[in-house]
Amino acid sequence: MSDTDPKATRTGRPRSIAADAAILEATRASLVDLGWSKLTMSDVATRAGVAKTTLYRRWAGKNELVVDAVAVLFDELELPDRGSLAADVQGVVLQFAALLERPEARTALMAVVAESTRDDSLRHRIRSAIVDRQKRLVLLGRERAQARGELRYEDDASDADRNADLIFDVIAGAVVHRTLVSAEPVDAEWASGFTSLLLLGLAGAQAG
Amino acid sequence: MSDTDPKATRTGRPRSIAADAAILEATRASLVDLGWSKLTMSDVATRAGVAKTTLYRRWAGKNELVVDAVAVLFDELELPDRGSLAADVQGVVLQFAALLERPEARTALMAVVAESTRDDSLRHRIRSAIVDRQKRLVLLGRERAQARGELRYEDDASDADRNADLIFDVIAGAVVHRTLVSAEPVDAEWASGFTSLLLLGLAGAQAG
DNA sequence: TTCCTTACGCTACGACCCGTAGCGTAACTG
DNA sequence: CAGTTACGCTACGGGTCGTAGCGTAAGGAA
Repeated sequence: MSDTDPKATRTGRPRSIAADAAILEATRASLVDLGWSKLTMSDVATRAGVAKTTLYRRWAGKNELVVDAVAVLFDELELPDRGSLAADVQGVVLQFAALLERPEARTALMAVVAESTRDDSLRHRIRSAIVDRQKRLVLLGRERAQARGELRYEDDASDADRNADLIFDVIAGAVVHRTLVSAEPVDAEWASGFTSLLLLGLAGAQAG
Repeated sequence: MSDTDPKATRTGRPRSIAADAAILEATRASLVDLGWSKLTMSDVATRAGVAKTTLYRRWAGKNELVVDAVAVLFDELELPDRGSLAADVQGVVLQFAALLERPEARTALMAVVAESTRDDSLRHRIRSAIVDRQKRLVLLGRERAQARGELRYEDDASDADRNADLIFDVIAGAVVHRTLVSAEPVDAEWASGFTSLLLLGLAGAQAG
């Protein structure tokens, strides 16, 4: 969450955890109302009923604040066992798409990624707060598919890692691109077509 | 380019086309040096040797200006016939990745997309200036693959359209996500793995 | 040429946000 | 109790925004 991580109980007045929650909630509300570019620290402070200085005591700036405010949304993603690899993929695609329908996620995600191209520490923050939390879904889905016999167990560990990263980029990238760049809906039909393509490949999907 | 499109020859002093070029060039230079968030209209005007008011006479704001400044970069993308669908896909992936290596493209692309989530006219501008220019590559690649017999000709026209859009989102999305979100390089090895996945599908790529 | 029209450069302006400093007060610890 | 840290508040210099106003430059039309 905040920048400093007070180890154990320190002396002095403790930070208000209620303020933390109020600030992050206010940040999301401001994202919905104003969007990324018009969101200001002053506005968030006012909404949260907190002094502006308090924000700067906990976050370096707008970028870090928004990452933390949005990160929690991505924890909602789950991967219930739907019985087959195809169903699991389609399920997670629709779930991710639903997340990107939320205006606070839409406007914030790409903006902080854009900022991170010139800010390494922000990039790491995004990775640990958002990206890595999604990647676990890929690993879980693969395990299940392997247990079902739909995918074989990979011999080489580094090959397996590279493959998981690849699949993650393909799934997340396609959904993000469809939603934010092409700006068209990810509905059940699209998810179905995408799943076929991912599982069967270009020629295979055409045949089936 | 600029907002107003003077139909035919009008009376009065004509707009300087040299200024147009200088402004767009200055915008790209400013993107390289300062990045999206720190780029200001004043800075661009100074670099271009132009008054700030001239910028506002031609573009509504930073968003529109940057879209136009970056759009030309995407015209460099080509799709030479490399003899097979796999080679064509791999080629365009590496080409697109090389484009995203350029700092002015990295920092601008995601930023304007983020802004476009709250600005319909900007979204249309991005679509016509950037997105649609890339989509032609997918259509061309499919035609060639069909002529080679690697893909069959689709019966239904709307099916074919949906499929092309899907493939476009998958390719562009994966490359963008790998480059900007995962922040890892798109090298020949990754492009090869991605191409296998796209052509053969999850199970097929594992086998091959 | 002389008018007319539009673009340009320049200056100045109010409005807003940034990020920080300083101060008195509040809360918790030993 | 004293010591330490967080908080709210105010104020500030510095910067950007987008626009208005002015005189001048560069074309077309009479």
